[in-house]
Amino acid sequence: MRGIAPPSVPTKAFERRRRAGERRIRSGIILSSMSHNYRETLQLPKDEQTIPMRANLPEQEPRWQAFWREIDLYRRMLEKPAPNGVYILHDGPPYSNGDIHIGHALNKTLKDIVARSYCMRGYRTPYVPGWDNHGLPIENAVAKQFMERGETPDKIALRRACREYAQHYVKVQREQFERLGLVGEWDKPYLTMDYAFEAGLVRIFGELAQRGYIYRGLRPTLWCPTCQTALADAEVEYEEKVSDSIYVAFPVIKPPADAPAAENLQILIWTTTPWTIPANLALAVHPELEYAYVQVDGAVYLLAHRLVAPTMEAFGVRDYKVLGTVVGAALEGAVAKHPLFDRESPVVLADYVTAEDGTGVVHTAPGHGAEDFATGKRYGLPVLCPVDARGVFTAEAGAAFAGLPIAPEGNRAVIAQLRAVGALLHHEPYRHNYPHCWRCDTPLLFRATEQWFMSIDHAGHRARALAAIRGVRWIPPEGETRIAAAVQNRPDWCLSRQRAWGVGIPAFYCEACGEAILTPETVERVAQAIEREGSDVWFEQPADYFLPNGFACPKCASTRFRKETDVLDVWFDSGSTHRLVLETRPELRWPADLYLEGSDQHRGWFNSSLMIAIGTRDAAPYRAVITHGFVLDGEGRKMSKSLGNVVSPQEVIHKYGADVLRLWVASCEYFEDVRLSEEILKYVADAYRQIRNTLRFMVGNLADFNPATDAVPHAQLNDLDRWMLATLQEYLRYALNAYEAFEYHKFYHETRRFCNVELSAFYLDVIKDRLYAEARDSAARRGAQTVVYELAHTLTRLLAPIIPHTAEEVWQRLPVPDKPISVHLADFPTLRDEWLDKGLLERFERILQVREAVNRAVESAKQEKRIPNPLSARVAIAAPEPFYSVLSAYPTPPTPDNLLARIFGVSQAEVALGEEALQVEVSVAPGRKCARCWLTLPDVDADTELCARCRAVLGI
RNA sequence: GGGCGCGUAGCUCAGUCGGUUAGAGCGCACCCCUGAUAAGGGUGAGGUCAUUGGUUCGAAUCCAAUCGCGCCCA
Repeated sequence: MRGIAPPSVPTKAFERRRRAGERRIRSGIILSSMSHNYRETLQLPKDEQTIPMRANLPEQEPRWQAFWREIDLYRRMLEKPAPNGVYILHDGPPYSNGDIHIGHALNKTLKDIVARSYCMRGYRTPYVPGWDNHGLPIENAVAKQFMERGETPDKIALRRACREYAQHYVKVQREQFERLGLVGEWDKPYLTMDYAFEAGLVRIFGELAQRGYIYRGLRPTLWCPTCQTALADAEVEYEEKVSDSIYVAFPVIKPPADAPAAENLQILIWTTTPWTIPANLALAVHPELEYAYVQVDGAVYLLAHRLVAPTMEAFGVRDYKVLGTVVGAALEGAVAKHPLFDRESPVVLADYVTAEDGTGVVHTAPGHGAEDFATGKRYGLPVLCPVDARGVFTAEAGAAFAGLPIAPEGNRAVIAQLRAVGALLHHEPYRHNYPHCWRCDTPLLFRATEQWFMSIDHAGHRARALAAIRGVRWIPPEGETRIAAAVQNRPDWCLSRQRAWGVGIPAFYCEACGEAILTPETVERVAQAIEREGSDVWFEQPADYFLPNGFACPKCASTRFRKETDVLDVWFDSGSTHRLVLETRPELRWPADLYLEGSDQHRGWFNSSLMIAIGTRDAAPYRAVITHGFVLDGEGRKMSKSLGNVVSPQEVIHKYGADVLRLWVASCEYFEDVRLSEEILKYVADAYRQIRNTLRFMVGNLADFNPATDAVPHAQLNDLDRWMLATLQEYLRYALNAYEAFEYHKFYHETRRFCNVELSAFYLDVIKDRLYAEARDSAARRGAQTVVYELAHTLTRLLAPIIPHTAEEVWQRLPVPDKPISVHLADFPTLRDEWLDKGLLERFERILQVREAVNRAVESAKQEKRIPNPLSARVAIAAPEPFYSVLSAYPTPPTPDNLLARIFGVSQAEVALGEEALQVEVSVAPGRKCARCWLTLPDVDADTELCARCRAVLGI
């Protein structure tokens, strides 16, 4: 089965019809007794004059896409008059790695709906898609390919392979995106690996340095002592490992206020990495946790109250006494002494301390842990890291440890020393998950290394960023809380990575004195080289290649330099797109009007972009930011390979078509997480079919209609037609508001309801008599067509941003005077307030209430076998006020132009003033059935079997 | 463990400032039509508004806790 094509298995609808047919044959109803056949005299819609019922989107969509390419639709959209000015939606770059997934489809479809709808609303909407090319995932994938071939590439070879790899997936994804029907600058997308982009990154880095944001500092990174390299989080594998769990007592030299005992007071810590003890600089407690003073023999230990019992049990101590308790916050300012060195270890406060295990006091070594580092920074502690790249203690660790590998010798030595001084209270093996190197499986360590940073607090940067956030429109509004929290809490930005596939940090080091060189001049020279030759040049050429002739170290005057080997964090790449794309393309401008990404980007792209924008332009790079949720399965669970609930956009397009996928996007309240499953897709495909069939019917009935010559002036339309146009205006107002608010799901629901309820089940059904049976050129028929034309013209344009292929298919068949070559070059419909007749709408509300009552009455007459179907019925309505005065305005002759009878779907209808409740009496309509228009009327001629109207139409 | 959200019918969504019996479309069941036809029409049945507790004359709506789910962080 593919597409909306005929199913090999009968559908339920098909089966229902088949059974109904059998019943009719059995009951003999099928024996139609009409002798005359007037079918050919009717103005029936012809299949070849409208769109096919079966869309076959998987095959047809590529044809429309080819058509758009052929006419250069994107260029024409930009050239279309834009009275409302430019609207810049800046594309967040996906990573050029692998096929697109359903999240990409959601994101890009929303962007396409925004771009197309703004264009149709009179904005110029350039859309330049982009890709994020540098970074670890590609480098790792490429390195793996080399490994599998048993090769060890040098940095240049690796980088070249990475570039090729990225280029390949740009092509793959571009095709997949275009298959979704996305319109944009696909021939000239932006790539973060473009030479000009790479050069731009170097210049922005230089700008930030010039403004004082950039500094070098220490930061603990996960380090593999075997590979001797820093590892990214993605390269870490957690495996079970048995470590040494030790409890260590730190003697207090400055007790907290109100301590119940000052003599022999000790603070207890617990750690599973004894080798970090030499780097201890503080003891962290939670400010709100309750701590206890516990007397054991002659000593008093301080630890979390909740952990006293388990800790004493671990020690095998039964005889202890809690002397008192104290809240953690009160401990700040107390000072302990390092058990091995003559060094202070102050008590500090930290939120991440828990009373889950250990003692509730965290041994803090700023050089060996990310949290420890942050705490150390807050308290102004130095970053002590007495471990070298090989994982061997340096002289800083003290004479007793220097030269020992941290494990197992270092651990052993530290434990022995602690025991020797009496600080070790307990030691046992401990099994836990511990980070290991993905490559060589060595247990990792945190080690402080020199890195490049962007200061987030330089020159009030953080405060300015927070102020800028308040000036941005966040949709939905909760997004503001989220990004504000992310910016408020973020640490300085570590910009350097010890990787190959990225843009080199354009710094030089003096070989003689180690001075780091980063001047506007040197940065610009590097940038120019990269602009010419690509970022490889930085790794291919020696330092001299970039430095001016005779350049000397400003500190020691040496003339020998080496280059920085680190590359820029890829978030710096994507965070710079607003500068390097918006400012460099003539059709774009800075800042963007809109960013539209998943809500995870509050901490990602929205954040990194804001940091660079505040740092270099002192303003936010976006005026509004829309976030969407994630795509979950039918049960609201995350999609994952292991759960087997992944839906790929390729599959959906192959089976249903892009327009169905896009309609699903529009159907979702995307500000929250959205769900997708086979069941949901089936329902959306149903919705698509219903909307399509409504359009198909309307187009088919406009085949002989030319609005320029055939349209009936509004004032000459009958009440039903003017009601329809008034209702259309109400729908249109709702639809335009929904678009304005980016609430496409509201548009979807209202459109679906409008098509099914207002059009299919009512108006279009009612006007069939006029469309089919009245004379081709009669005012009655032309009036109905005038309305159908308005309906179709309005709906097609409103639907165009969401189901562009289908809307185009309809557009090409619509008799619009002077119509643009593509629906996407048309303007959205505008409200016609003069058609919004409030009084008429109110009167019809009554009429429609009566219609419901008639339907119920006819239905029960049908059930009671008093009539076979509505068209064989006559209804007599006893209508109390206020119904009567509304209904009685319409004459009810037993002829085809009995408007009420047509509205009620019966052959004849009469109205009388009634009392109390509305009453409907259903009877067999007198007269006989006209063989042409199928109405049962008294004036049907026995010979011709035609009613008077049909005789007149046929000239008989 | 922390931060930000979400939970209304089988599905997708409305539900304003707390105020009648919580709405819609689809789907489903039954029926009609065979001139929108692998279409179209009619009628009808579906809800403990996640759970529990509170505030209130009154709670889907406000508060708290719990459960489930997602994103971000640790």
